[in-house]
Amino acid sequence: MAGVSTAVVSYVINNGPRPTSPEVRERVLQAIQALDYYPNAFARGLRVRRTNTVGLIVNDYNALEVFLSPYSASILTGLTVQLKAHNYYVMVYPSIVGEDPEVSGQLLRSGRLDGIVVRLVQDPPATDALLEAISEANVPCVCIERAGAARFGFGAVTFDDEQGAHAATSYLIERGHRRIAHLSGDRRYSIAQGRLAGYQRALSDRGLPADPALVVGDDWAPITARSGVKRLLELPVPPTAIVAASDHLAFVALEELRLRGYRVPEDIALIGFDDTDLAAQVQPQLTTVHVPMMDIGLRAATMVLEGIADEGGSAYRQIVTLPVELIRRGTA
Amino acid sequence: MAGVSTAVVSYVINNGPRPTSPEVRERVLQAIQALDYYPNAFARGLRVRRTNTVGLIVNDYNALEVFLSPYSASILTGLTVQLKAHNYYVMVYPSIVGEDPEVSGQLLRSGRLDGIVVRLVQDPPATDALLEAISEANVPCVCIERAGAARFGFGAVTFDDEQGAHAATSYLIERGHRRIAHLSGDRRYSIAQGRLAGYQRALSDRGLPADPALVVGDDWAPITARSGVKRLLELPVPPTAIVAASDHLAFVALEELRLRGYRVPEDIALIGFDDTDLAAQVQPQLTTVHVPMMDIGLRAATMVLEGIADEGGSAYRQIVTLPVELIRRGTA
DNA sequence: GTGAAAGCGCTAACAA
DNA sequence: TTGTTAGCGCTTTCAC
Repeated sequence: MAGVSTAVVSYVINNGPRPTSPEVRERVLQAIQALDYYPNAFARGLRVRRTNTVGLIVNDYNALEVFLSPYSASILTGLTVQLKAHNYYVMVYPSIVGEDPEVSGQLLRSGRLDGIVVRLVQDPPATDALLEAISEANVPCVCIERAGAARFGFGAVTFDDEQGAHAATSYLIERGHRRIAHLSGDRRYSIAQGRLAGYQRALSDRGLPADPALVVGDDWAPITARSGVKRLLELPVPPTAIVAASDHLAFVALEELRLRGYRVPEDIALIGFDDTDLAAQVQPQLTTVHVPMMDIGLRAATMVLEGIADEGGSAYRQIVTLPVELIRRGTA
Repeated sequence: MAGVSTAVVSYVINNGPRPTSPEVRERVLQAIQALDYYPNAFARGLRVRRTNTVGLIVNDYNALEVFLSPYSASILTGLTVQLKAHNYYVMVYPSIVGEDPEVSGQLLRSGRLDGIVVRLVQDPPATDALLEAISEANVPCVCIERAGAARFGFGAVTFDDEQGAHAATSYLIERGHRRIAHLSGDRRYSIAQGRLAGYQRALSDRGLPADPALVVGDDWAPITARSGVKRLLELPVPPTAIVAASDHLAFVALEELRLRGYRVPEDIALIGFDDTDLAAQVQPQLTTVHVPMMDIGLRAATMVLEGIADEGGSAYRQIVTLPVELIRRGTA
C-alpha cells in the first residue's frame, strides 16, 4: 500500500538497521495507520530470538498460597512496573516445592522467556532441581528471597533475615529485657530459620541463656501462634518480650496478649518482621523489621534486564543483599 | 537422527494429525530424549496461531497498588492454578486508569494472547476505552469484578456488592439496631458505590431514615477510616452499628473503637466486607461478607478457556454473578 | 505410514 | 536509500 518493500517497513518500524528517507517513512507510517497494522510478536520473536518476556517463577509449598504471601504482591508490583517501563512483559508461573521439574521445564525450555526471576523459599541444595531446570532455559536468571547454589551462577536479590532478627533482639536486650521469646515460622522456609538464628545469636552475643522453652511455633498459621503465646504466658517465668518471625504472627500475638489482659508494650514488648502495610495501621503501631519487598522486585527486574542486554555477560551475576531495618513504633 | 522427516517428528510430538508406526515413534522419542530437544513455542505459535497464553490485565488507579489489593492475589491464584492445569500460561499486565490505551494496545494487538481476563474497577462507560483496545485483540475476553458495556459482548464474573451490603445492614436491623453507619470506600471504585447503595436500600426497605451524617469515609486509606469513626462517635446520637466497605476499613474501625473504649460488639457492632484471611484471625473474629475471590479467578479461567476452544463461539459470553454471603462471627 | 515442501510474519544480509 | 530474498522452527497439505 505504501508502495515499498517489506524490508523498508521493517526499517521504519524498528528505526533501523538501515536508514529510510523521511517521505517514505511518512508513507509507511500512514499505511500502518490506515491498515491498522500491528507486528506479530511471535513472528518477530521467532526471527530475532527475543520474546520481550520475563518469567516470574514463584516457588512455594502450597499451590493455593503461592501468590498470597505478603511478599508476592509487592515483588510482583516492583517487577511489573520496572519491566513495563522497559517494554518487557511478565509471565507468572507457580512452582510447587517437590513438583516434577519437568512441569516447569515445559515453559522454561519452550523459548518463551528472555529471562527469569525465581522466588526461592529454601536454600541449596533443596532448590537445585528447580534451578537445574531453569538453567536449561539458557537465559539469565535472578533469584529472589534466597540465592541458589553458586555453581548455577545466577544473580540474586536477598535480604538478611538473620541480621534483622539479631537487630530486633539486640534492641530488646538494650532496653533491659532479659527473657525474650521467639515466635517462629515454618522452618521449611529459610527465612524462618534465618530469623530464628538471628534471635539466638543476639542472645548468645550478650551472654544470655538460650532457653528452648522460649522458642515457640513452627508454622505461619495463626492458631499455632496463639497456642505458642499461650504456652509462653504459662511458663513459670514468662518472657517480657517477643520477637515474631513475621508481622502476621505478631498481629496474632498482639491479639492474644490483649485478650489475656497483657498490655503491649508495658507488660510484654513485641517486634514483628516484614513491615507489611498493616504494621503501621494497628494500634499501637507495630515495631517491626522492614523488608524492602518492592525494591526487591525492582532490583531483580533491573538485574535480569542487564543480564538480557549483556548476552551471556556476567555483570548481573552478583548477589545483592538489601538491608533490613528495625522500625521503632509502638510495641517495643 | 531418527532417520525420519521433520513431518513425522511433528506427528509424534502432537499425536497427529497423521498416524505413525510404533517403531518410528519410539525412534523419534529416543532421539528427542538424546538431543534434549524441545519445540520452540514461538515457531509453533506462529504456525498454528495459538500462544497458550492468557493475559491478566489488572486495571487500577495507582501503579503501585495494582497487585496489592487483597483481591488481586486470590484472583491470580485461582486463575493460574486453573490455567496451569490446562497448559496455559498467564501474562500479567498492569493497566492504569486513564492511561493511554495505546500502551496496553501494544500487548493486546501483538498476537501474544489467546484470551484475556481483565479486572475492572469501574462500570461502563468509564471502561469503554480499555475494552475498545481489548476488543481489537480479537480474542475472547472475560471481565472480572465488574462487567463491561454490553456491546463488547465479553463474558464477566462478578459478585453482588449491593446485595451483600444490603444483607449486612438488614441483619443489623433485625438485631435491633436503628442507627447504623456506613464506613465507605473510594467511590471511584464501583464496589464502593455498590456497597453504599446496598446499605442505603436496606435502610429504606425498613423505613429507617437515611442520615447523611452516618455515611463517612471516601477512600480506602486507614487514616480516613479513623477520622470517619471519630466523627461518628462525636455525633450527638452516635450509631450503634457500622457497616464497613471492606475488611481493611473494618479492622481500622475496630482498632479505633477499642482505643476509645468502646466494646465490639456490645457497644457498637461492626461488619466488614470481603472476608479476607485476617477476618477470622482477629479477636473478636470479624463478621463480614464473604466474596469468593479465588472462585472468581477460577471461573474466569474456565470461561476464557471455553471462549478459546469455541473459536468465536458465544457460549462463554455470559455474565456470572457469584453469590456473596454474610459470615456471622464475633463483631455483630 | 512417510517425505517433500510451502508458508506462518517477520528481520537482515546482500545486492542494487 | 531501497528491493529481493533467505530463513527463524514449526505444522500440515499434498504426493507417494
